[in-house]
Amino acid sequence: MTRASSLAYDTVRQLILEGTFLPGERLVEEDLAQRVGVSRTSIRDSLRRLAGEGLLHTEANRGTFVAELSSAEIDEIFQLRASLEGHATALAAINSRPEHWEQLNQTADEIDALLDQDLSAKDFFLRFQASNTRFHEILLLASGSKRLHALAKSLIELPLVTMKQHNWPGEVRVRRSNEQHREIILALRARDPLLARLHTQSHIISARPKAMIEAAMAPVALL
Amino acid sequence: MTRASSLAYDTVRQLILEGTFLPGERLVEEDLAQRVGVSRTSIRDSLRRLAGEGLLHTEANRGTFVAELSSAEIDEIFQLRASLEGHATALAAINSRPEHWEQLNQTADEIDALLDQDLSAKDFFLRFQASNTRFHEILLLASGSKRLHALAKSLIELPLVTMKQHNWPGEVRVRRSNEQHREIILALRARDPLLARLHTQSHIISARPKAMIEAAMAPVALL
DNA sequence: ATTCGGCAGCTTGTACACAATAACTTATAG
DNA sequence: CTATAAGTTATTGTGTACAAGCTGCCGAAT
Repeated sequence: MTRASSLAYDTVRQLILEGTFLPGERLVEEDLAQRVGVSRTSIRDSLRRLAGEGLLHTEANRGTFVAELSSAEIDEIFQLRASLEGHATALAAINSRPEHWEQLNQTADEIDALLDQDLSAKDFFLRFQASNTRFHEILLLASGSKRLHALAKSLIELPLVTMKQHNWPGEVRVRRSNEQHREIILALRARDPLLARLHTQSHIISARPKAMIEAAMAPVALL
Repeated sequence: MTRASSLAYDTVRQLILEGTFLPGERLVEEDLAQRVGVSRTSIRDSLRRLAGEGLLHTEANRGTFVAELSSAEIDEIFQLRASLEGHATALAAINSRPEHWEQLNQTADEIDALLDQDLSAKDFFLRFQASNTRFHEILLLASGSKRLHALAKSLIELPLVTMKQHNWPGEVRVRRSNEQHREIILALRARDPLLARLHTQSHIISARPKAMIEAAMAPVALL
Protein backbone atom coordinates (compact mmCIF):
# COMPACT_ATOMS: atom_id res chain seq x y z
CA MET A 1 0.00 0.00 0.00
CA THR A 2 3.02 2.22 -0.13
CA ARG A 3 5.12 2.62 -3.23
CA ALA A 4 4.04 0.24 -5.97
CA SER A 5 0.43 0.30 -4.94
CA SER A 6 -0.05 4.05 -4.81
CA LEU A 7 1.99 4.49 -7.96
CA ALA A 8 -0.38 2.11 -9.69
CA TYR A 9 -3.40 3.92 -8.28
CA ASP A 10 -2.21 7.38 -9.30
CA THR A 11 -1.14 6.29 -12.76
CA VAL A 12 -4.28 4.38 -13.70
CA ARG A 13 -6.49 7.10 -12.29
CA GLN A 14 -4.62 9.71 -14.31
CA LEU A 15 -4.90 7.64 -17.47
CA ILE A 16 -8.65 7.37 -17.02
CA LEU A 17 -9.22 11.03 -16.22
CA GLU A 18 -7.08 12.37 -19.05
CA GLY A 19 -9.01 10.20 -21.46
CA THR A 20 -6.28 7.79 -22.54
CA PHE A 21 -8.68 5.03 -21.61
CA LEU A 22 -12.11 5.60 -23.08
CA PRO A 23 -15.47 4.87 -21.45
CA GLY A 24 -16.39 1.21 -21.79
CA GLU A 25 -12.82 0.16 -22.52
CA ARG A 26 -11.63 -3.03 -20.93
CA LEU A 27 -8.52 -2.83 -18.78
CA VAL A 28 -6.33 -5.93 -18.81
CA GLU A 29 -4.45 -6.32 -15.54
CA GLU A 30 -1.30 -7.81 -17.04
CA ASP A 31 -0.98 -5.00 -19.60
CA LEU A 32 -1.39 -2.33 -16.94
CA ALA A 33 1.17 -4.09 -14.75
CA GLN A 34 3.76 -3.94 -17.52
CA ARG A 35 2.88 -0.36 -18.39
CA VAL A 36 3.22 0.89 -14.83
CA GLY A 37 6.11 -1.42 -14.01
CA VAL A 38 4.62 -3.13 -10.98
CA SER A 39 3.09 -6.53 -10.42
CA ARG A 40 -0.50 -7.51 -11.11
CA THR A 41 -1.18 -7.59 -7.38
CA SER A 42 -0.69 -3.84 -7.01
CA ILE A 43 -2.68 -3.16 -10.16
CA ARG A 44 -5.60 -5.21 -8.85
CA ASP A 45 -5.46 -3.25 -5.61
CA SER A 46 -5.79 0.03 -7.45
CA LEU A 47 -8.50 -1.26 -9.77
CA ARG A 48 -10.60 -2.25 -6.75
CA ARG A 49 -10.16 1.16 -5.19
CA LEU A 50 -11.05 2.95 -8.40
CA ALA A 51 -14.09 0.71 -8.81
CA GLY A 52 -15.16 1.73 -5.32
CA GLU A 53 -15.00 5.35 -6.38
CA GLY A 54 -17.14 4.60 -9.41
CA LEU A 55 -14.54 5.30 -12.09
CA LEU A 56 -14.46 1.62 -13.05
CA HIS A 57 -16.85 -1.25 -12.79
CA THR A 58 -16.00 -4.91 -12.46
CA GLU A 59 -17.71 -7.97 -13.89
CA ALA A 60 -16.83 -11.21 -12.15
CA ASN A 61 -14.40 -13.36 -14.10
CA ARG A 62 -14.68 -11.01 -17.05
CA GLY A 63 -12.66 -7.95 -16.23
CA THR A 64 -12.89 -4.31 -15.28
CA PHE A 65 -14.13 -1.58 -17.57
CA VAL A 66 -13.96 2.19 -17.60
CA ALA A 67 -17.30 3.60 -16.46
CA GLU A 68 -19.78 4.60 -19.14
CA LEU A 69 -22.19 7.23 -17.94
CA SER A 70 -25.50 7.82 -19.66
CA SER A 71 -26.90 11.34 -19.93
CA ALA A 72 -29.43 10.46 -17.27
CA GLU A 73 -26.70 9.30 -14.91
CA ILE A 74 -24.67 12.44 -15.42
CA ASP A 75 -27.71 14.54 -14.67
CA GLU A 76 -28.30 12.45 -11.57
CA ILE A 77 -24.72 13.05 -10.47
CA PHE A 78 -25.10 16.79 -10.84
CA GLN A 79 -28.23 16.69 -8.71
CA LEU A 80 -26.36 14.74 -6.06
CA ARG A 81 -23.52 17.22 -6.22
CA ALA A 82 -26.00 20.04 -5.67
CA SER A 83 -27.23 18.37 -2.47
CA LEU A 84 -23.82 17.46 -1.17
CA GLU A 85 -21.88 20.56 -2.10
CA GLY A 86 -24.79 22.71 -1.01
CA HIS A 87 -24.43 21.14 2.40
CA ALA A 88 -20.66 21.53 2.31
CA THR A 89 -20.95 25.22 1.51
CA ALA A 90 -23.40 25.72 4.34
CA LEU A 91 -20.83 24.19 6.67
CA ALA A 92 -18.13 26.32 5.08
CA ALA A 93 -20.18 29.44 5.84
CA ILE A 94 -19.60 28.56 9.48
CA ASN A 95 -16.17 26.95 9.45
CA SER A 96 -14.26 28.71 6.68
CA ARG A 97 -11.48 31.14 7.47
CA PRO A 98 -10.25 34.22 5.59
CA GLU A 99 -7.49 32.18 3.90
CA HIS A 100 -10.15 30.13 2.20
CA TRP A 101 -11.95 33.22 0.92
CA GLU A 102 -8.65 34.47 -0.42
CA GLN A 103 -7.91 31.22 -2.24
CA LEU A 104 -11.41 31.09 -3.69
CA ASN A 105 -11.11 34.64 -4.96
CA GLN A 106 -7.76 33.85 -6.55
CA THR A 107 -9.27 30.90 -8.36
CA ALA A 108 -12.17 33.00 -9.60
CA ASP A 109 -9.64 35.59 -10.81
CA GLU A 110 -7.86 32.86 -12.76
CA ILE A 111 -11.07 32.00 -14.55
CA ASP A 112 -11.75 35.64 -15.41
CA ALA A 113 -8.20 35.92 -16.71
CA LEU A 114 -8.75 32.94 -18.97
CA LEU A 115 -11.62 34.74 -20.66
CA ASP A 116 -9.36 37.62 -21.71
CA GLN A 117 -6.67 35.38 -23.17
CA ASP A 118 -6.99 33.99 -26.65
CA LEU A 119 -6.93 30.23 -26.29
CA SER A 120 -8.02 27.32 -28.42
CA ALA A 121 -11.31 25.80 -27.36
CA LYS A 122 -9.60 22.69 -26.09
CA ASP A 123 -6.94 24.54 -24.11
CA PHE A 124 -9.51 26.85 -22.63
CA PHE A 125 -11.70 23.96 -21.62
CA LEU A 126 -8.87 22.09 -19.92
CA ARG A 127 -7.66 25.11 -17.99
CA PHE A 128 -11.16 26.17 -17.05
CA GLN A 129 -11.86 22.68 -15.83
CA ALA A 130 -8.72 22.71 -13.70
CA SER A 131 -9.54 26.04 -12.07
CA ASN A 132 -13.17 25.19 -11.63
CA THR A 133 -12.34 21.89 -9.97
CA ARG A 134 -9.92 23.70 -7.67
CA PHE A 135 -12.65 26.16 -6.66
CA HIS A 136 -14.99 23.38 -5.62
CA GLU A 137 -12.14 21.54 -3.94
CA ILE A 138 -11.34 24.53 -1.74
CA LEU A 139 -15.00 24.85 -0.89
CA LEU A 140 -15.07 21.24 0.28
CA LEU A 141 -11.91 21.75 2.26
CA ALA A 142 -13.40 24.80 3.94
CA SER A 143 -16.39 22.74 5.07
CA GLY A 144 -14.12 21.04 7.56
CA SER A 145 -15.60 17.61 6.88
CA LYS A 146 -13.17 15.03 5.53
CA ARG A 147 -15.90 12.55 4.74
CA LEU A 148 -18.02 15.03 2.82
CA HIS A 149 -14.91 16.17 1.00
CA ALA A 150 -14.04 12.68 -0.17
CA LEU A 151 -17.61 11.88 -1.15
CA ALA A 152 -18.16 15.01 -3.19
CA LYS A 153 -14.73 14.91 -4.77
CA SER A 154 -15.35 11.54 -6.32
CA LEU A 155 -18.71 12.78 -7.63
CA ILE A 156 -17.02 15.81 -9.18
CA GLU A 157 -14.51 13.84 -11.18
CA LEU A 158 -16.89 11.08 -12.17
CA PRO A 159 -18.38 12.91 -15.18
CA LEU A 160 -14.90 13.89 -16.36
CA VAL A 161 -14.45 10.30 -17.52
CA THR A 162 -17.03 10.90 -20.22
CA MET A 163 -16.94 14.65 -20.80
CA LYS A 164 -13.63 15.32 -22.50
CA GLN A 165 -12.92 17.85 -25.23
CA HIS A 166 -16.58 17.93 -26.24
CA ASN A 167 -18.97 20.24 -24.48
CA TRP A 168 -17.26 23.56 -24.75
CA PRO A 169 -19.54 25.52 -22.44
CA GLY A 170 -19.48 28.87 -24.26
CA GLU A 171 -18.17 32.17 -22.97
CA VAL A 172 -21.52 33.37 -21.68
CA ARG A 173 -22.04 30.33 -19.52
CA VAL A 174 -18.50 30.48 -18.13
CA ARG A 175 -18.93 34.15 -17.25
CA ARG A 176 -22.22 33.46 -15.53
CA SER A 177 -20.75 30.50 -13.70
CA ASN A 178 -17.91 32.60 -12.35
CA GLU A 179 -20.27 35.32 -11.21
CA GLN A 180 -22.00 32.62 -9.20
CA HIS A 181 -18.64 31.70 -7.73
CA ARG A 182 -18.28 35.28 -6.51
CA GLU A 183 -21.73 35.18 -4.95
CA ILE A 184 -20.87 32.01 -3.09
CA ILE A 185 -17.76 33.69 -1.69
CA LEU A 186 -19.85 36.65 -0.55
CA ALA A 187 -22.24 34.31 1.24
CA LEU A 188 -19.30 32.68 3.03
CA ARG A 189 -17.94 36.03 4.17
CA ALA A 190 -21.40 37.01 5.35
CA ARG A 191 -21.42 33.76 7.36
CA ASP A 192 -24.82 32.99 5.87
CA PRO A 193 -25.24 29.19 5.58
CA LEU A 194 -28.66 29.32 4.00
CA LEU A 195 -27.64 31.74 1.26
CA ALA A 196 -24.40 29.85 0.70
CA ARG A 197 -26.30 26.61 0.24
CA LEU A 198 -28.82 28.08 -2.17
CA HIS A 199 -26.21 29.83 -4.30
CA THR A 200 -24.22 26.63 -4.53
CA GLN A 201 -27.24 24.56 -5.45
CA SER A 202 -28.33 26.86 -8.24
CA HIS A 203 -24.73 27.17 -9.42
CA ILE A 204 -24.34 23.43 -9.86
CA ILE A 205 -27.80 22.80 -11.26
CA SER A 206 -27.35 25.55 -13.84
CA ALA A 207 -23.92 24.19 -14.74
CA ARG A 208 -25.32 20.82 -15.86
CA PRO A 209 -24.22 20.00 -19.41
CA LYS A 210 -26.96 21.28 -21.69
CA ALA A 211 -27.33 18.00 -23.52
CA MET A 212 -28.05 16.23 -20.28
CA ILE A 213 -30.95 18.29 -19.10
CA GLU A 214 -33.61 16.74 -21.31
CA ALA A 215 -32.38 13.27 -20.38
CA ALA A 216 -32.86 13.90 -16.67
CA MET A 217 -34.50 10.97 -14.95
CA ALA A 218 -36.80 13.33 -13.15
CA PRO A 219 -36.94 17.05 -12.45
CA VAL A 220 -36.85 16.95 -8.68
CA ALA A 221 -37.53 19.97 -6.56
CA LEU A 222 -34.29 20.59 -4.69
CA LEU A 223 -35.94 22.37 -1.86
CA MET B 1 -13.88 -11.72 -6.95
CA THR B 2 -16.27 -14.61 -6.91
CA ARG B 3 -16.38 -17.16 -4.13
CA ALA B 4 -13.52 -16.70 -1.70
CA SER B 5 -13.44 -12.97 -2.13
CA SER B 6 -17.11 -12.27 -1.56
CA LEU B 7 -17.23 -14.78 1.28
CA ALA B 8 -14.41 -12.86 2.93
CA TYR B 9 -16.15 -9.56 2.33
CA ASP B 10 -19.50 -10.70 3.71
CA THR B 11 -17.97 -12.39 6.73
CA VAL B 12 -15.69 -9.57 7.81
CA ARG B 13 -18.40 -7.01 7.22
CA GLN B 14 -20.81 -9.01 9.34
CA LEU B 15 -18.26 -9.38 12.13
CA ILE B 16 -17.75 -5.63 12.20
CA LEU B 17 -21.43 -4.73 12.10
CA GLU B 18 -22.50 -7.22 14.77
CA GLY B 19 -19.82 -5.83 17.06
CA THR B 20 -17.49 -8.84 17.29
CA PHE B 21 -14.72 -6.48 16.30
CA LEU B 22 -14.77 -3.31 18.33
CA PRO B 23 -14.03 0.23 17.14
CA GLY B 24 -10.30 0.87 17.00
CA GLU B 25 -9.44 -2.82 16.98
CA ARG B 26 -6.63 -3.91 14.73
CA LEU B 27 -7.42 -6.63 12.21
CA VAL B 28 -4.55 -8.98 11.39
CA GLU B 29 -4.84 -10.32 7.87
CA GLU B 30 -3.42 -13.77 8.58
CA ASP B 31 -5.80 -14.32 11.51
CA LEU B 32 -8.81 -13.32 9.43
CA ALA B 33 -7.65 -15.58 6.61
CA GLN B 34 -7.59 -18.59 8.94
CA ARG B 35 -10.90 -17.66 10.53
CA VAL B 36 -12.72 -17.31 7.21
CA GLY B 37 -10.85 -20.17 5.60
CA VAL B 38 -9.49 -18.32 2.57
CA SER B 39 -6.11 -16.90 1.71
CA ARG B 40 -4.73 -13.54 2.73
CA THR B 41 -5.20 -12.30 -0.82
CA SER B 42 -8.98 -12.48 -0.60
CA ILE B 43 -8.96 -11.00 2.88
CA ARG B 44 -6.90 -8.05 1.70
CA ASP B 45 -9.34 -7.53 -1.14
CA SER B 46 -12.25 -7.30 1.25
CA LEU B 47 -10.37 -5.07 3.70
CA ARG B 48 -9.67 -2.59 0.92
CA ARG B 49 -13.33 -2.55 -0.10
CA LEU B 50 -14.52 -2.10 3.46
CA ALA B 51 -12.00 0.69 3.95
CA GLY B 52 -13.45 2.38 0.87
CA GLU B 53 -16.88 2.25 2.48
CA GLY B 54 -15.50 3.82 5.62
CA LEU B 55 -15.98 0.86 7.96
CA LEU B 56 -12.23 0.42 8.27
CA HIS B 57 -9.23 2.65 7.90
CA THR B 58 -5.76 1.65 6.84
CA GLU B 59 -2.39 2.91 7.97
CA ALA B 60 0.47 2.13 5.59
CA ASN B 61 2.68 -0.72 6.75
CA ARG B 62 0.87 -0.80 10.07
CA GLY B 63 -2.45 -2.46 9.49
CA THR B 64 -6.17 -1.85 9.20
CA PHE B 65 -8.39 -0.83 12.09
CA VAL B 66 -12.11 -0.79 12.71
CA ALA B 67 -13.40 2.76 12.36
CA GLU B 68 -13.79 4.83 15.51
CA LEU B 69 -16.39 7.53 15.14
CA SER B 70 -16.47 10.54 17.40
CA SER B 71 -19.79 12.06 18.44
CA ALA B 72 -19.14 14.94 16.09
CA GLU B 73 -18.57 12.58 13.20
CA ILE B 74 -21.73 10.65 13.89
CA ASP B 75 -23.69 13.86 13.96
CA GLU B 76 -22.06 14.85 10.70
CA ILE B 77 -23.10 11.53 9.17
CA PHE B 78 -26.71 12.04 10.20
CA GLN B 79 -26.69 15.47 8.56
CA LEU B 80 -25.32 13.95 5.39
CA ARG B 81 -27.96 11.25 5.52
CA ALA B 82 -30.62 13.93 5.81
CA SER B 83 -29.37 15.56 2.62
CA LEU B 84 -28.92 12.36 0.67
CA GLU B 85 -31.99 10.46 1.80
CA GLY B 86 -34.06 13.62 1.50
CA HIS B 87 -33.05 13.72 -2.12
CA ALA B 88 -33.71 10.01 -2.53
CA THR B 89 -37.20 10.34 -1.11
CA ALA B 90 -37.95 13.24 -3.42
CA LEU B 91 -36.98 11.00 -6.32
CA ALA B 92 -39.05 8.20 -4.83
CA ALA B 93 -42.08 10.49 -4.77
CA ILE B 94 -41.82 10.46 -8.54
CA ASN B 95 -40.48 6.99 -9.29
CA SER B 96 -41.93 4.76 -6.59
CA ARG B 97 -44.66 2.25 -7.38
CA PRO B 98 -47.50 0.90 -5.22
CA GLU B 99 -45.45 -2.20 -4.31
CA HIS B 100 -42.97 0.06 -2.57
CA TRP B 101 -45.68 1.80 -0.57
CA GLU B 102 -46.95 -1.62 0.45
CA GLN B 103 -43.52 -2.80 1.59
CA LEU B 104 -42.93 0.42 3.49
CA ASN B 105 -46.25 0.10 5.27
CA GLN B 106 -45.48 -3.49 6.20
CA THR B 107 -42.18 -2.44 7.71
CA ALA B 108 -43.85 0.32 9.68
CA ASP B 109 -46.40 -2.23 10.91
CA GLU B 110 -43.56 -4.43 12.10
CA ILE B 111 -42.19 -1.60 14.18
CA ASP B 112 -45.60 -0.89 15.71
CA ALA B 113 -45.95 -4.59 16.50
CA LEU B 114 -42.60 -4.55 18.30
CA LEU B 115 -43.91 -1.89 20.67
CA ASP B 116 -46.77 -4.14 21.82
CA GLN B 117 -44.54 -7.13 22.49
CA ASP B 118 -42.61 -7.44 25.72
CA LEU B 119 -38.97 -7.63 24.73
CA SER B 120 -35.69 -7.06 26.49
CA ALA B 121 -34.10 -3.73 25.71
CA LYS B 122 -31.35 -5.39 23.70
CA ASP B 123 -33.69 -7.60 21.68
CA PHE B 124 -35.99 -4.70 21.00
CA PHE B 125 -33.12 -2.52 19.86
CA LEU B 126 -31.76 -5.15 17.47
CA ARG B 127 -35.14 -5.89 15.91
CA PHE B 128 -36.05 -2.22 15.68
CA GLN B 129 -32.74 -1.51 14.02
CA ALA B 130 -33.34 -4.28 11.48
CA SER B 131 -36.82 -3.03 10.55
CA ASN B 132 -35.77 0.59 10.55
CA THR B 133 -32.83 -0.15 8.26
CA ARG B 134 -35.14 -2.07 5.94
CA PHE B 135 -37.52 0.91 5.78
CA HIS B 136 -34.75 3.24 4.65
CA GLU B 137 -33.40 0.61 2.30
CA ILE B 138 -36.77 0.32 0.51
CA LEU B 139 -36.93 4.09 0.28
CA LEU B 140 -33.54 4.16 -1.43
CA LEU B 141 -34.58 1.38 -3.76
CA ALA B 142 -37.73 3.27 -4.68
CA SER B 143 -35.66 6.29 -5.66
CA GLY B 144 -34.52 4.36 -8.72
CA SER B 145 -30.93 5.55 -8.39
CA LYS B 146 -28.35 2.82 -7.86
CA ARG B 147 -25.59 5.28 -7.08
CA LEU B 148 -27.59 7.18 -4.49
CA HIS B 149 -28.67 3.87 -3.00
CA ALA B 150 -25.10 2.65 -2.55
CA LEU B 151 -23.90 5.97 -1.18
CA ALA B 152 -26.64 6.35 1.39
CA LYS B 153 -26.57 2.70 2.41
CA SER B 154 -22.95 2.91 3.47
CA LEU B 155 -23.73 6.06 5.46
CA ILE B 156 -26.61 4.30 7.19
CA GLU B 157 -24.54 1.41 8.44
CA LEU B 158 -21.49 3.44 9.33
CA PRO B 159 -22.73 4.53 12.78
CA LEU B 160 -23.77 0.95 13.57
CA VAL B 161 -20.08 0.14 14.04
CA THR B 162 -20.07 2.28 17.17
CA MET B 163 -23.68 2.29 18.34
CA LYS B 164 -24.33 -1.20 19.63
CA GLN B 165 -26.45 -2.22 22.60
CA HIS B 166 -26.09 1.25 24.13
CA ASN B 167 -28.47 3.99 23.15
CA TRP B 168 -31.84 2.43 23.73
CA PRO B 169 -33.94 5.16 22.12
CA GLY B 170 -36.98 4.98 24.41
CA GLU B 171 -40.53 4.06 23.48
CA VAL B 172 -41.66 7.63 22.92
CA ARG B 173 -38.95 8.34 20.39
CA VAL B 174 -39.59 5.08 18.55
CA ARG B 175 -43.30 5.81 18.34
CA ARG B 176 -42.65 9.30 17.04
CA SER B 177 -40.11 7.99 14.56
CA ASN B 178 -42.58 5.51 13.15
CA GLU B 179 -45.27 8.16 12.84
CA GLN B 180 -42.78 10.07 10.70
CA HIS B 181 -42.34 6.93 8.60
CA ARG B 182 -46.09 6.97 7.94
CA GLU B 183 -45.98 10.58 6.93
CA ILE B 184 -43.22 9.88 4.47
CA ILE B 185 -45.31 7.11 2.91
CA LEU B 186 -48.25 9.51 2.59
CA ALA B 187 -46.05 12.04 0.82
CA LEU B 188 -44.92 9.34 -1.62
CA ARG B 189 -48.52 8.34 -2.39
CA ALA B 190 -49.38 11.99 -2.88
CA ARG B 191 -46.48 12.16 -5.36
CA ASP B 192 -45.24 15.24 -3.52
CA PRO B 193 -41.42 15.43 -3.80
CA LEU B 194 -41.05 18.55 -1.71
CA LEU B 195 -43.09 17.23 1.20
CA ALA B 196 -41.39 13.86 0.95
CA ARG B 197 -37.97 15.50 1.14
CA LEU B 198 -38.87 17.66 4.11
CA HIS B 199 -40.47 14.84 6.10
CA THR B 200 -37.41 12.68 5.50
CA GLN B 201 -35.02 15.41 6.51
CA SER B 202 -36.79 16.15 9.77
CA HIS B 203 -37.17 12.43 10.43
CA ILE B 204 -33.45 11.79 10.19
CA ILE B 205 -32.37 14.93 11.98
CA SER B 206 -34.71 14.22 14.87
CA ALA B 207 -33.49 10.64 15.01
CA ARG B 208 -29.91 11.67 15.79
CA PRO B 209 -28.64 9.98 18.94
CA LYS B 210 -29.34 12.37 21.80
CA ALA B 211 -25.80 12.24 23.12
CA MET B 212 -24.49 13.41 19.78
CA ILE B 213 -26.48 16.57 19.41
CA GLU B 214 -24.38 18.73 21.71
CA ALA B 215 -21.22 17.49 20.05
CA ALA B 216 -22.40 18.60 16.62
CA MET B 217 -19.67 20.33 14.67
CA ALA B 218 -22.11 23.01 13.67
CA PRO B 219 -25.87 23.44 13.62
CA VAL B 220 -26.34 24.03 9.93
CA ALA B 221 -29.59 25.16 8.43
CA LEU B 222 -30.71 22.32 6.20
CA LEU B 223 -32.79 24.48 3.96
C1' DA C 1 19.46 6.12 35.83
C1' DT C 2 18.59 7.44 31.18
C1' DT C 3 18.97 7.63 26.38
C1' DC C 4 20.47 6.05 22.09
C1' DG C 5 21.36 2.37 18.71
C1' DG C 6 20.81 -1.95 16.82
C1' DC C 7 18.87 -6.51 16.61
C1' DA C 8 14.75 -9.79 16.51
C1' DG C 9 9.90 -10.72 15.64
C1' DC C 10 5.86 -9.93 13.59
C1' DT C 11 2.87 -8.04 10.04
C1' DT C 12 2.11 -5.85 5.88
C1' DG C 13 3.51 -5.10 0.84
C1' DT C 14 4.77 -7.24 -3.51
C1' DA C 15 5.65 -10.70 -6.76
C1' DC C 16 4.82 -14.86 -8.96
C1' DA C 17 2.75 -19.38 -9.97
C1' DC C 18 -1.13 -22.13 -10.47
C1' DA C 19 -6.32 -22.92 -10.82
C1' DA C 20 -10.72 -21.71 -12.67
C1' DT C 21 -13.65 -19.58 -15.79
C1' DA C 22 -15.27 -17.43 -19.84
C1' DA C 23 -14.67 -16.08 -24.74
C1' DC C 24 -13.20 -17.86 -29.12
C1' DT C 25 -12.36 -21.40 -32.65
C1' DT C 26 -12.99 -25.30 -35.00
C1' DA C 27 -15.07 -29.44 -36.30
C1' DT C 28 -18.94 -32.26 -36.94
C1' DA C 29 -23.78 -33.38 -37.59
C1' DG C 30 -28.26 -32.16 -39.19
C1' DC D 1 -25.33 -23.62 -44.54
C1' DT D 2 -26.45 -23.46 -39.77
C1' DA D 3 -26.19 -24.85 -35.23
C1' DT D 4 -24.22 -27.14 -31.56
C1' DA D 5 -20.52 -29.20 -28.98
C1' DA D 6 -15.75 -29.87 -27.76
C1' DG D 7 -11.27 -28.05 -27.43
C1' DT D 8 -8.11 -24.00 -27.15
C1' DT D 9 -6.52 -19.72 -25.48
C1' DA D 10 -6.57 -15.54 -22.99
C1' DT D 11 -7.53 -13.41 -18.60
C1' DT D 12 -9.15 -13.24 -14.08
C1' DG D 13 -9.26 -15.45 -9.21
C1' DT D 14 -6.60 -17.51 -5.46
C1' DG D 15 -2.81 -19.20 -2.86
C1' DT D 16 1.83 -18.96 -1.31
C1' DA D 17 6.55 -17.39 -0.87
C1' DC D 18 9.60 -13.75 -0.22
C1' DA D 19 10.90 -8.71 0.73
C1' DA D 20 10.38 -4.53 3.31
C1' DG D 21 8.81 -1.90 7.24
C1' DC D 22 7.52 -1.09 11.81
C1' DT D 23 7.65 -2.17 17.05
C1' DG D 24 9.56 -3.31 21.00
C1' DC D 25 13.30 -5.03 23.63
C1' DC D 26 17.86 -5.25 25.31
C1' DG D 27 22.39 -3.64 26.04
C1' DA D 28 25.95 -0.24 26.05
C1' DA D 29 27.55 4.34 26.71
C1' DT D 30 27.15 8.72 29.03
